Parts: sequence; structure tokens; C-alpha cells
Amino acid sequence: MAARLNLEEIGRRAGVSRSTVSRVVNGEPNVSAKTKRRVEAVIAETGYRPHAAARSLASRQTGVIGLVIPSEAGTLFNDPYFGRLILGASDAMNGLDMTLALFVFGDEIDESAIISRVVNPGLVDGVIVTATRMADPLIDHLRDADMPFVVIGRPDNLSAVFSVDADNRGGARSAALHFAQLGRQRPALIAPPSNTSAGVDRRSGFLDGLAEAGLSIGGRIREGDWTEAAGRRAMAELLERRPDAVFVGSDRMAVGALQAIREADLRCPEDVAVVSFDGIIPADMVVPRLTSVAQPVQEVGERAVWLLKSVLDGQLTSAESVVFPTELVIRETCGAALVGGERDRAS
Amino acid sequence: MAARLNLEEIGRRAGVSRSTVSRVVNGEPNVSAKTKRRVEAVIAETGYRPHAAARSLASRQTGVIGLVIPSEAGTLFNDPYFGRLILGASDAMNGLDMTLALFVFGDEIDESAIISRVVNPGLVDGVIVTATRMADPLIDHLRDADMPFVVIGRPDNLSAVFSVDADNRGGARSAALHFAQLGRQRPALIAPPSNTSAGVDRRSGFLDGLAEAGLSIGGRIREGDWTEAAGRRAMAELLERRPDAVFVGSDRMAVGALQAIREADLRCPEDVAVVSFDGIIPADMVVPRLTSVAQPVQEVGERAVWLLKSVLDGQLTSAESVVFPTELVIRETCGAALVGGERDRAS
DNA sequence: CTAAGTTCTGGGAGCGCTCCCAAAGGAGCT
DNA sequence: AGCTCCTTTGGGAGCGCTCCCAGAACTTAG
Repeated sequence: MAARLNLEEIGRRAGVSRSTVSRVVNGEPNVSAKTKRRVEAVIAETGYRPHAAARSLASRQTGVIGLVIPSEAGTLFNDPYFGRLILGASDAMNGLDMTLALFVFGDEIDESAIISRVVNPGLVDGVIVTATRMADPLIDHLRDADMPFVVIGRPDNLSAVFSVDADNRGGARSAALHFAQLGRQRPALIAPPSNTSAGVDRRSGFLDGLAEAGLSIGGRIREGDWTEAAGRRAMAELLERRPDAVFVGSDRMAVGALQAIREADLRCPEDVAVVSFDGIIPADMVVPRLTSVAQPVQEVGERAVWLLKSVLDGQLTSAESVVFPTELVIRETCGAALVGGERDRAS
Repeated sequence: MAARLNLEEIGRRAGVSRSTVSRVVNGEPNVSAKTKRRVEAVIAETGYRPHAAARSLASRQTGVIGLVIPSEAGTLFNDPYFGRLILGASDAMNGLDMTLALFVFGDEIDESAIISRVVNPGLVDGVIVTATRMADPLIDHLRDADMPFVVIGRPDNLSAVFSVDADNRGGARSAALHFAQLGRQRPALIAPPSNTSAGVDRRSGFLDGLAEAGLSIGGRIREGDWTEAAGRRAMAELLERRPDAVFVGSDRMAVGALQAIREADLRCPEDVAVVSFDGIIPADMVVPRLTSVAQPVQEVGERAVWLLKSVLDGQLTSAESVVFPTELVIRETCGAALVGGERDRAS
């Protein structure tokens, strides 16, 4: 007997038409105050809620944005980076009254399944792609399917792409200059994977900074896959070459790197100074406290959502790239305090 | 000219009806091999993808499950716990070819907006609720709206609820017994918030274990909000009361607690032994290595999805609770190695 | 060759909404 | 009162799919 609760039924009970109820629900103008009150009363009384799928079908937009995260072997996703990013994106979505769909894939099989799900019309309006690999196949698929998207990172396979990124090059460069300023002579680098734009940029930014300062890195370069274990391994290897200042491409790897320094019975920052990238690990978490190039991860996520939203609203025609500045946050591992307590803040 | 790509259009091009195309797309039987081949060829050629919203509307299910996470002031979400949980849930969803929608709310305003979005019909088929507070209002709303849900934790406001939880009591109890076995005399507790079921259970489990072992805790109890900072503060306070063994209710708080021990110029484990709960921080991350009651977070997330899926499929009628066992993983902070190198594994 | 059974195919109805146009109602002016 | 103009309301059409039943086509057996 209880008819299904839909616009028609609410209209029937309030003595108006489907259309009028729709107008009230969507807060459109041109509804008389009296009618509006009556309809709202019925809605409150019945607990009516509009049907999202029907809306999506009729209006051709879902109000859902997808966030795609690769998680190779599940390790990547443990990085606090993603928590922050999700938080930023999620905040922005809440503000826009939209919904966040999360797509995490662990391997190629997942990936292709997820791609085919993501590009389905009527599921998400657009997609934010993170941890973009160089020449990412995902991007080509999205483009083929005419699915609007924003990339977090610096995509390389096509120019006409909307993207949000932190200034990885500039941040890494400032780390190099900081080492030079502190008088370190034998810099080394633990770079993030070079199949990611962040890896490429942090590496080249650091090397540029060294060149600028007249320092040479010799063979003191290793690469790590973002994890603590990789940072530890890479630092253990590097220590054989007696570096006195190591730039580690992520906070997580830096935690492992510090561990390796301890295990080699060396002191940080006295023997080996460390600067990392991310600025995301709580300051108290590790001893000595980590000097790190901080990137505004949450803002990046937030901004990616806003950018995608403007794309969806058709407000943007030509590709746009947003780059957030980074900030070198000086704590203990860089050894700045050792050379006379100067307190630098480079950007 | 280019007609919209839908079932009808594919049918037209393949010389069959909408219904037949639908059968092919959904892999239903009773389609002749020849027809099937023809239709599949057209689909491949056109790049047709079914419209998710239309499907949802017609079939009355969306294939989307919502995961609701409160993130008070954004701090909570930084806990690696949620990364793991999401990863587990996400894996399970991929396996079921379903989509995960994430709802993170930071305050009451967000919360009510999110609740009203979540309970909308046609958006999600069901919801997984995490970090459940005692007497959680969210649960009442879901129930009112007839939205199927599974709770992670131990809900208390109603009995007929599907839930997945770790054995918080048992795990905490095993920590107490471990301290007793190692001959510690002055146990203390840094408990998680007592407005969560995990907080209540870890506290009572630890106290039960102490009672069993004939130990008394005196006034050596503090409460912390899951963060490193709270752990540090709580430990600093507790140290005035000279505890020799502290059970810390989460890994993150334990990291802060270890820091406080260092700052008080005390040694862990010699002066103060520490056992934490979660077993989620990478073993290398902290020195000395953390002894922790490990809970299988990823499995919890995975299982919650499966459980919700069976509920949605109507395979389960009466409420079901799944409890995962925990495991005390002995490393360095408990000081087990000090008393003769015994290597315990209690469950 | 026919009847009965099985497999395959087509299309009507409907999911609950938005979009849009037409018509009704009301206000303001001459 | 009559006209115009603006506000408010109603309902047809359609979004792309699933569900379901009826009928066509094909099998098999007698």
C-alpha cells in the first residue's frame, strides 16, 4: 500500500506536481513560499530522499569524483602521503557536496579491471590520478574514453593535461643549497623511483642545486621505492662511500636511512646530515628530528578537486598546471645547529 | 549523426535487440554463439561501455559500498590504521568488482551533511562504519533510513548489528600477562579514548589481565586521543609515578611515549617496558623496536566488505559478529630479552 | 511430418529523476 | 475592465538500463 517514495508520491501528498517538488528539493527559485512550505512539510514527514542514480541518469552527472591510487604490492599506500592527500580531497569534496570514490589497484590485473570500471559512464564525473608514472597508460585510457581528469604530478605523455604538483625541483634544489651553505662536501642522494615525475624532479632539482653550488656527487646516488626498508638499504650502501650529507627523497625512506646510520655507528647530523622530502612525518616521531622539504599535500589534494570541478563545469578550456611551493623546514638532522645555530628558511 | 552509444544503438548496429545486447554484456546464458560474437565485435569496435547510473536505477543496486571514517580535526586519519583498513576493503571490493566510496568527516557539520548524502538511495548499496563511537548517532541514522551496514568495532547501542572487530580485550589481556610473566611490578596504562569500543575493550582487557596476574595498577592510568603527542604527554605524566611497564593503546601513541621516556633520561626497556597495540608500524621505524599486540587490520577491512556483501545479497538474516584474534609480537620494548632471552608468543 | 519441448530473441513497462515548453495565475498599468 | 508581463505550475519526453513475458526459431522424438 505504501507507495514508493518518489517525487510523484510527494507531489501527490502535497497536492502539487512532480516538477514543483523537484524545484523545492533543488532549491530552485520561482516556487511560491506557501507551496514550498507545504512540500517541505511532506518531505520532512515522510523522510523522502532523492534517488541519486535517477538523478545521475537524467542530469548526466553523478556528483562523484574518482581518486585513483596505484599501490604496488600494497606498500605504497602505507605512506602517510596518501592519507593526507585523501583528507585534502575529501574536505574539498564535502565542501562541494560531492562524493569521493577510491580506486586502489595493486597490480596490472587490478589495474585493467579498475580502468574499465572507472571509464564507465555514469559512475564518476571525472578522475584524479595520483602517483602518476611516466608515460602512464591510465592517462591514455582516460583520454580515449573522454573522461575528464586531473593529474597529481607532472605528466609527460601529453601536454594538454590539467595537473597539480608540488615544486619538487625547487624543493630538492633548496636542500642542495642548504647542504652547501652548511659546508658539507660529499653530498649523496637517495632518489625516489625514476619512473615517477616526483622521482625525476627531486633528483634533477638536487643535482642542479649541487652544480650551482659547485659540489659534485660522484657515484653517491641510489634509488629507493619510497619504503623505510629501501631507505635503509640505500643508506647502508651509500655509507661505504663516506657521504657527509644525504638528501633522501621521502620522509619514509629517511626514517629507514636514519636507522642505517645508527646501525653503522655513525652520528646524524655530525657525521652524516640528512634532509628529506615531504615534511609529513610528525616532528616528534623520530630522533633526531627530521629536517625536511615540506610540500602542502593536503592543499594539493584539495586543489586537484577544485580544478577538476572547474573542468567539469566547463569553466576551463585550455590546460592548466598548478604548482605549489615547498618549504625547507629545518630541524635537527641537517646539522644547521652545529654551524653556529643559524636558522635558515629557504624556499 | 553519431547516435548515442547505448544498448539500443549497439543492437541496431549488430542487427539484434537491446535485450540481446544486454544479455551479452552481462554474460547471461541463452545467447547463441554466433549472435554473441557479432555483438561483441560491435562492442569492441565502438568502445561501448554500459551506463552505471542507468543500471543502478533499473536494477536497484549501485555496486558501490561506502566507508565512513570520522577524522576529528584531521588527526585521526593520519593513523596508518586507516590506510591498511582502506587497502583491505579496497582489495575485497576489486575482487567483487564493486566500487568504494569514501566518506571522511571532520566535524559535526560535515557529519550531518555526509549522513544525509550516505543515506540517499541510489548512491551506495551499503555502508561500513569505522571508528565507531559508543552510542554512535550515525548508526541510528543508517538504521532509520534502512541502509544496510556493517560496523567495524563493537557497537553498543543495538544488538542486532553486523560487525567485524579485532579481539581487543584478549590482546590487551595478553599484554598484561606478558608483563606479569616478565616480573614487572608497577604496570601502567595509556588507554585510547573511552568513547570508542576499542578504547573500552583495550582498557578492560588489560585491567582484567592484571587482576588475573595479581598485579594492581594504582592510579597509573591515562587516556590519549591516538596521536603521538597524546602518547608523549600521557607518558610524561605517568613517569612521575614510576611505572616499570606501560601498555600503550596504539602504535602511534607508543611512538610518542618512547620519546617521553627518552626525554626523561630513562631507558626502555630496562627502566620502563612498553607494549603497544596495533602492530602496524614498520618494525624498523622506531628504536628500540616496538613490541606490539598485532591486529590484522587489512583482513578486518576485507572481511567487513564480504560481510556487507552477504547482507546485501540477503544471505544473512540474523546479525553476525566476526572477531579476529590478535597476536603479541615480541620485539625489544617489552624487555623480554632482558630476562634470559625467552621468546614468547602468546595469543 | 507433426507435436512437444527447449533455446533464443524482441519489445513493453518501468526505475525516479531532469529538462523544457506550454499554460495558468497574479500583479501592475492604462 | 482589459492588456501586458512576469511568476508559478503541470506534464510530456527522455536518460539507458533491467525485468519479464510472449513469441519465434530450433531440436528432438514419435
